Amino acid sequence: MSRIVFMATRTDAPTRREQILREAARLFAERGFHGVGVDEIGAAVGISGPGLYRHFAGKDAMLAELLVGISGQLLTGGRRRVAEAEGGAEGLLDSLIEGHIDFALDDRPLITLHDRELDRLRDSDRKLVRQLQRQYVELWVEVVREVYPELTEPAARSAVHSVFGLLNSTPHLGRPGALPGRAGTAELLHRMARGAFGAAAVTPGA
Amino acid sequence: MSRIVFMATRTDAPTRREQILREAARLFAERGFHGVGVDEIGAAVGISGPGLYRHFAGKDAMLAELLVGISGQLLTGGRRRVAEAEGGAEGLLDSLIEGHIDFALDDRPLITLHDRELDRLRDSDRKLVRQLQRQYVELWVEVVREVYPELTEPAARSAVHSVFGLLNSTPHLGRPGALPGRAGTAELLHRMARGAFGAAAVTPGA
DNA sequence: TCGACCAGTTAATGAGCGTTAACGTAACTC
DNA sequence: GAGTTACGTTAACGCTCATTAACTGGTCGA
Repeated sequence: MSRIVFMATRTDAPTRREQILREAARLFAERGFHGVGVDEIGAAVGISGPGLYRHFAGKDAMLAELLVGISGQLLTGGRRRVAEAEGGAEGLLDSLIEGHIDFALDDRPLITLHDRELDRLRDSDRKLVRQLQRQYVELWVEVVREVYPELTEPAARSAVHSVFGLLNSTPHLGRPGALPGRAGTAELLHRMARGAFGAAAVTPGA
Repeated sequence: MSRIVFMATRTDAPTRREQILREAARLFAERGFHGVGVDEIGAAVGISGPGLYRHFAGKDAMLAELLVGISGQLLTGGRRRVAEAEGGAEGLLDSLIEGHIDFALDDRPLITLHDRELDRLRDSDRKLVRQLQRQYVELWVEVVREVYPELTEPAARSAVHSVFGLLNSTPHLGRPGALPGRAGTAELLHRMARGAFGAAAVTPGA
């Protein structure tokens, strides 16, 4: 199910650091970075506030590691799919969409954080995250333009951002368990994303 | 250009309250509710922190008025379009999309606040905002299902939420002035929204 | 068994910040 | 022209909260 930052699916128990990151992500997503106290994060993993400082330099460091981890994970996953692509660009685009949807559905709190708390980072961290995000976008833009050559580059970039907005809407979709279920939701999102790209490509420059 | 909360386009000068609300919206959107101090909001309108308390009961009250105003404005606009609809459901859906895009493009800070700071509200205010949001969604769902009868109600609701995610992606689109310009962006978003709905309607239940 | 280190604890510190108090001043009313 | 209201100001208060200090118990290699 839910992958932890920085690693793929595993079976061994999560480390304390990972526990903390997971709970912090959940709490930050629920009430915002400033809305959550360190005592609360500590309590969520069974230790008390200052105990966290054995594992992280500070509250900021947790957020930074989360956001850098998310961006890196998205980019890495995207690159892997590009490298492993077998069919043409069509299949690759579907693969990218599928990967992004999996992420959006399995790690909703991280998706929420991703575009909500970026400004709370130190300059250097924020720059790094933005750079990773940019690379991820550019990766998509290339594939999208291969599938839809009519699209100008700015239009393709806008379209990609908008489709991200569409796919990242999962936190607003009724809590998990609601119809039409995970598989159905994934498929619906996938079709909508393709439909949006296809419509964007009709009459390119406007 | 940018409409102020609670009123349509006007020519007379904005009141102090309105100045404050506009600047507060911008600042909240930039750095988050907790990330902005009252002194900063005051400075943005040329008075100093505590001076704000002549106009608002507190910082919370500003956020509440903003969020209630946004939701109300969206709902009111949507209802007006429904009431004024002349052609069939097709044209009405286009009208709704157009209205939402105008809002998303002209009041980006408000769009950002709208789904970012809802949890910072008092219970009663949050309930009110959610109720307004729900009514707005339901209004869309009805129209969408009229245009695409193949869609089940849950699917239509998910689709509407996702399209909102798409349309509300404007804050992520390069700062205003970037290609393809406001008109082009609006048209691109419109086409993508229709494309997404159309694709959602193919193979309904999955 | 003896350090050394890891992972906690509680108590103290200190900054930031929303809010209130106390006070000043123009403008407008009666 | 005295009183009231609208709109500010600066100074002080008090709370929240991240961070640090000081201290403690367990584990483990030599």
